Amino acid sequence: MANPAVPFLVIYSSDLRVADNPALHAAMTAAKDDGAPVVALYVLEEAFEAGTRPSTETARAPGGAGRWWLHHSLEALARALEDLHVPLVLRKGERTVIVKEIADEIGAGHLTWNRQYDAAGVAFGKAIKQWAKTGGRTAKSYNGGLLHDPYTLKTKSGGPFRVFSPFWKACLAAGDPVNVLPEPAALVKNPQVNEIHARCEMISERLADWRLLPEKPDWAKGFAKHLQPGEAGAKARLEDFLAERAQYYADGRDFPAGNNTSRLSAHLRYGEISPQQVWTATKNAAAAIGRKNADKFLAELGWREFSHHLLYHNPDLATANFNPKFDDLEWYDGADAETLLRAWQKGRTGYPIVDAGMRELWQTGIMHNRVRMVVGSFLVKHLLMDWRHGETWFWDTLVDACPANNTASWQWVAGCGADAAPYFRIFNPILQGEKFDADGTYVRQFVPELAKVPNNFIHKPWAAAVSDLEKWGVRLGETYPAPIVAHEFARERALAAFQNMKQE
DNA sequence: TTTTGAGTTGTTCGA
DNA sequence: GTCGAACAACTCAAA
Repeated sequence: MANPAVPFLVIYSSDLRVADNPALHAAMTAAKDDGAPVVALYVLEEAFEAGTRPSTETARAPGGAGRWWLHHSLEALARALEDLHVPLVLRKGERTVIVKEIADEIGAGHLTWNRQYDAAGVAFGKAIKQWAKTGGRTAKSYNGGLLHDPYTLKTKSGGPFRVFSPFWKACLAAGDPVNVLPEPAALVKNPQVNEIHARCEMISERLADWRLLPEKPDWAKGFAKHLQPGEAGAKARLEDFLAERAQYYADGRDFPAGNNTSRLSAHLRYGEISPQQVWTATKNAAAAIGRKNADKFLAELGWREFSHHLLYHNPDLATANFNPKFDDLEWYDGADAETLLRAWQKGRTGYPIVDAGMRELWQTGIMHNRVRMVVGSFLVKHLLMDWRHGETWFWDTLVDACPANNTASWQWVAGCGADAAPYFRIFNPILQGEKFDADGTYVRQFVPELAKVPNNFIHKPWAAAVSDLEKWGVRLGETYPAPIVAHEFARERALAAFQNMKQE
């Protein structure tokens, strides 16, 4: 670097870690040579109501559950950076405006960040590079969030992929992603470093003042029991998964009571761990956990890549049908639509596996993958509700809600997404329950009012005799809802609606 | 260039 | 009980 002691500014976003962080690593390495200070900045964009925004080029503010996670993750990041003698400045506002302001304030000559692939992230990168050029600063972005930048993978004809298998094949053929970077060494404190540190104290907002945590009521009190936001939590989670559970992954991942999934989704969403770290650790463990399990798990990382690939090439993926034919689909619009949506959201549909999933989401901030498909299919097919209602609800309630995964997955389950389920693939919530929660363990955990119902009725309590239900402490319509829609009727209605759209 | 086969996660029906 | 077929349409990539 040409200018000694010119400060570096590292702009954080969904990459809240210090290890294997290319933007931080580059700044720390160069700064060390210069004896220069490094400042980290996180900008919270929430000028607009959670979940809404004026255009795709404005970052979507995190939902309620995401705000809880973000608070704890930022707290952990601030501590980790402190150990490196890097202050973390927190500011609210429009990201490009704040970055310029802080860069001016601390006299930063070099800006680094890890790329974001939503429309807002792309626009941000362009704007800051342009601005830096005219002001004589350097600005450099890195890939810190994906195995491969989404624009590096192309079909033979040069376009973006629309089918997973060839996409993943191309990904694997691209070879191992770049090496995992070590955690940077702490900066040496000198008067300039100390002075900038003190200045940052002044210009940073207080995390507590952002009020990211719920207050009254504190609906997140059940979250912390099983979730540990932050880099250390992510590392522990990955190690635990590879040591204890990955060996059962391929066969066990579909059973919601089984605890055989990695539960890394939120850590990946906030970038507390990089896909490179997960990739490398999994490869290294492949012999111990078995090829089949390793490949299956890596393919799930592949779906995360694929979602980002889709989002990059379709910036309005959160709002527009990937398959435009669905624009003509007539979603249910009856007078009770609002009531039915509420019943789904609160886990009161009368279908135990659906209700268990929606209550798991509400109580814990996550939901098992298999059950996400079941509840998603139920909303879109059984209730014939626009997938965007589901996407919005998940955005607000899931701690791992991600602009790429959440939208791509909802489109997939609705049938309008890439490589999507065919329209006639309608999950039967009774069958899914019987198949993947045969002994009802999962249902009983989250729908305790059915705890005494025996296995043969746990996924269809309405089929049992009223007198038997009475013995098990269940009165349908009182202690537990009767089904809000009959499966057979709903299935036929969905087939008709989707078929109808097809012909238009 | 054209053709062909395959493609994350399912359900139902009839033999 | 098990098993194969049918339930579309379209993209991608190999032949």
